Amino acid sequence: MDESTAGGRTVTLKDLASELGIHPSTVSRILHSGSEVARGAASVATAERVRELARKRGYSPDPQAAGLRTRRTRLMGVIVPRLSDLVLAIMYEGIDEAAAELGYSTFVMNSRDDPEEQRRKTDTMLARRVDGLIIGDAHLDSGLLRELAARKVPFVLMNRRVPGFPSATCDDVLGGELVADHLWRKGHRNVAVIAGEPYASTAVDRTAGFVDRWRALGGQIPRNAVVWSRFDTAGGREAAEIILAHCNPRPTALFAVNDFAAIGAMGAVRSHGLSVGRDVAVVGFNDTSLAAELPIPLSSVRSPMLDIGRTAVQLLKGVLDGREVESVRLEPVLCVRESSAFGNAV
Amino acid sequence: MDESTAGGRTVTLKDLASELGIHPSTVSRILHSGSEVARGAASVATAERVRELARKRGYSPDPQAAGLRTRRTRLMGVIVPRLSDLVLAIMYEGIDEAAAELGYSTFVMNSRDDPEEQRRKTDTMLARRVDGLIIGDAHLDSGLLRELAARKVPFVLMNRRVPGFPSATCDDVLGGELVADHLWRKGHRNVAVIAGEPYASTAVDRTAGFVDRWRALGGQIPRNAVVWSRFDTAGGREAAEIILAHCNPRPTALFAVNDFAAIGAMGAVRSHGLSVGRDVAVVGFNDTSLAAELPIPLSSVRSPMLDIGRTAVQLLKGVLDGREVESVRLEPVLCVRESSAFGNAV
DNA sequence: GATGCTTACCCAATCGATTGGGTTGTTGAC
DNA sequence: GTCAACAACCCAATCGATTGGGTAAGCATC
Repeated sequence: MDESTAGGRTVTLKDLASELGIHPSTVSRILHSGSEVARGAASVATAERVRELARKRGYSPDPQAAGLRTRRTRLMGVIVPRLSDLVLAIMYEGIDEAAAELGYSTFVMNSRDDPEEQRRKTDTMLARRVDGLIIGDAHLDSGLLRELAARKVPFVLMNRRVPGFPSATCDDVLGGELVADHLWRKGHRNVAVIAGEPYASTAVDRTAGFVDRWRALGGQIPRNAVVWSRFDTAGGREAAEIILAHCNPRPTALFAVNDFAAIGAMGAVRSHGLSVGRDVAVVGFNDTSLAAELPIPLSSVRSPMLDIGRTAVQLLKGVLDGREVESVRLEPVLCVRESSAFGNAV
Repeated sequence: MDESTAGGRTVTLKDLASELGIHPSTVSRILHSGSEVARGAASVATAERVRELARKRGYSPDPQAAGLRTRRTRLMGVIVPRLSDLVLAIMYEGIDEAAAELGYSTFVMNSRDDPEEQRRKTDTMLARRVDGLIIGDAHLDSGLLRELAARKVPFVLMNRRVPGFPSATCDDVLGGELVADHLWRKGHRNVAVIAGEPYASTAVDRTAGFVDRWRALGGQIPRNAVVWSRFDTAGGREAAEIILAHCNPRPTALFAVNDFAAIGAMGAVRSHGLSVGRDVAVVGFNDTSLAAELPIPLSSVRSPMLDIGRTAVQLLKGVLDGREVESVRLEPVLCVRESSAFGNAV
C-alpha cells in the first residue's frame, strides 16, 4: 500500500489513464463528480477499475493544478488578532474541524489588531487566492471591511461583529446582562467594569449589556467605574489598579469582559490586600479552561467558542455558495464559582 | 492605486505583456529574478516600465500557476498537538513571522497528540503540496517520522525532539536542572515532579534534568514523587492531588513541567488548605504570560518560545535548500517569583 | 435503411507562470 | 568586411486537472 510517494514521483491523472489505456479526462470525470457526471462518462466497470487503481497508487489530485483551472482553492483564510489568545485559538480549532469536514483547508494569520497588519495579512491571503475570509479581528470603525465588500471578496466575521456584515458571535449583550443580574442578586451595589478595547464589539456589547441592565435594575455606575483596557492579563491588572485606586466607594465587584483580564484583576485585588470572592467579587468572560481550575475558581460567562468557529465556517460556505446568510448570535451561559459566590450585605 | 481587483479580473503576466507589447516570458524574467537573470533578459528601460506597470495594475503572481510549474508552493505545514495550548500558539507566532520574512506562508493543524490524527494531518498537508513540515507534536516512539524521512519529505521538529532528526527546542534538561538548583538552595528536601506526558521529550527531559541534578546534589526522590500527567490545568491538578494524598512526608515543593499544570497544582495545594509559596513551593515551565500575573505569581523556567518557532523555520529552510542542518537547543532562564520565593528550613 | 438516441469514451483548449532554447540587431575587434 | 559576442527579446512546451465539445459503435424505431 501507499506506493504513491514511495518511488518518489507523485501519481497524476495521466499516469492512471495511460496505465488503464483510457483518456485522462475520463479518469477525471470518474474521480471528480459524485456520480451525476460520472454516470454517462464511463461504464460502471471502468469506473470501478479507475477507482481501484487510484486507491492502489495512492492518487491524490494536485490542488495547484485543479485550482489553476477551476479558480477555486478550497482554502479559507482566517485572520485573528493573535492566536496566542486562547479564545481565538479555540475558535480556530472549531474552524479547522468544520472546514476539514467540508473539504477546505485554512490559513491563519495574526494581525495583532493593527489596522496596517490587517491590510497586509488580508492582501497576503488574497494573493494566495483563498476562496474566502473569516475575519476575527474586525474593528467597529474598520474601512477595510467596506473595501473588501466593494471588491466582492467573500468574507464573514467571527467573534466580533460589525453592523452590516454577516458574523458568527456570542450574544455578548446577553452575556453582560447575565453578569449584571447575578451581581445584583448577590447584593452588590458598587460595581466596576474592565471593559476591554473600545474598537471590539465584544467589549462594547458586553459592557453595554452589563451597564444597561444594571441601570434597569436601579443601580448606578459612575463614569470612572468603566475602564477600557487591553484584553490580556496585564491589561486587566492595570485597569483593576486604576479602579481600586480611584473609585470611591471601592467597588465590591468587578466584571472583566475577558477571563485573562479577570485573572489580572484578581492579582490586583490580592496585592491590595483584599480577598477575591470575599472582599471583591470578580467575574470574567468566555469561561476558558483556566477559569474553573484557578486557585480561586473564576466565575465566568461561558461562550460557545468552538461553535462560533464552526458557525463562521458554515456562514462562509454559504457566502461562497452564493446564498444569502444571516448573522448568528450564540447564547452564553453564566458559570458561577468561588470568585463571586458570596453575597454582599447592602 | 490598487486598480487590480477593482474591475474584478485579476491581472496576469499576459495582461502586462500585451499592454507593453512584449512577451510574457520577458515580463516573468524581469519580475521574477532578483537581477542576475533580469540583466540580460531586458533593457533597464524596459524593466523599469514593466515594474512600473506591475505596480500600477497591482499585479500579484498566481501562486497556483507558479507552483504548478515550479513544483514549489512556498508553503510550510505546521502540525501541533493543539493551538489552544498557549505554548504552541506562541511558537506558531514565531513561525508565522519568520516564514513571512522568507516569503513562505504556513498551514497549521492540530493533531491532539493522537497518532492517527498525526498521520491524517500529515497526509492532508502533503496533499496540499507543502514544501516541508514543521512537526511540533513528535512522539518519542513515533514511526511516522521514520516513514516521512524514508519518503524524503523535508521536515524538522519543534519544541519536542527525537534523536536522529533535526529539531528546534528549548534545552529542557538544563531547564530541569535550574529548578533543582533553585529548590535545593531554598532548603527544600522533599520534592515532587508533575512530569507531563512520557511520550514528549519536553516532559522527559525536564523531568530527567531535575531528577538527575537533584540526586547529584545529594537529594532523594522516591518513585511515587514523579507523576506523569497531561499538560493542561486539569492534568496538573489531578497529579498534584495524587502527590498530596500519597507522598509521605508531604513534599514542600512541586515542579510542574508546564505552567498550566502548575496552575492546576496551585489549585490543588490551595484546596488542601495549604498556602502556595509558604507551605508548598510551586515552579512551572515556559514562563507563559500568565505566570507573572497570577494572583500568586508563579516561578517558571522561561523558554524562548518565539525563538524556537523562528528557529524551526530557519532549520526547515535549510533543509529545503538542501543544506545539512544541526539541531538547535535554546537556553532557558529561571524566573523566581512568589510561588517559590520563600526558604524552607531543613 | 435512414434517423435518432444512448453509451462510453476521446480531443484539445485552458488556467498562469516558468524556462530552455532560439532569433534578431548592434557593436567591437581584427 | 567579417565574425564573434552580446543585448534584448520571442517561442513554445510544460506543469496537472478540468471541461465543452466531439465521435464511433450499438441499438431501437419508423
